[in-house]
Amino acid sequence: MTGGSIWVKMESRQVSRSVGKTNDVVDLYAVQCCICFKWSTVPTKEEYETIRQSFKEDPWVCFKKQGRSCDNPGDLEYDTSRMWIADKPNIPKSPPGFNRILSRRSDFSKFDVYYITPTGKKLRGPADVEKFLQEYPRFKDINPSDFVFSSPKIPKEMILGTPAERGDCETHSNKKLKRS
DNA sequence: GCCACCGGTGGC
DNA sequence: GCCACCGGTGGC
Repeated sequence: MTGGSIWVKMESRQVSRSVGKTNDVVDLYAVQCCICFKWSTVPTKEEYETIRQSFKEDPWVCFKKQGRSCDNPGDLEYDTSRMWIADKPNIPKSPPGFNRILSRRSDFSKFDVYYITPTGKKLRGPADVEKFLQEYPRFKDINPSDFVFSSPKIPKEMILGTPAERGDCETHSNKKLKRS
């Protein structure tokens, strides 16, 4: 199975952060079965990153979830009630204690990726990573390539707030999106 | 002074 | 043309 035909997806929603400000938080992780295209939720970010890191070689299938097969209904269906982001496959797991964050631009144009370190510092790119790993010898064994700053794309229908054209969906993910 | 946020651009 | 990366800065 080659990568790219099925994407790991995650969901975010807008929450009020302070007066006049909003921020997206990912509140649900989901993966799509490469056989039946149904969605399974993934309970934790940790587990999600584990699936994601080898998604191309080892795509998701329903029976990986205990007691589940493609004959069962999925956990949820894709819709525009929340924002779905097609994540990139095969991103290394965040090093222990580091937290990979997606920050959406207010114009919905793109996400910025950054990592929060165990010390609370924010790393915005490879230059920050290198500086940080040098500054703290206890992290010197961490491979800088474990930090990946490439950002997921925001699906067009999420920007416009309108249903995706079927052609778009198939172009991007080789599947049909079910809409209720 | 910090940092969240955005714009620009170099490399592909 | 895209996008990963980084510089700049406005608002606090």
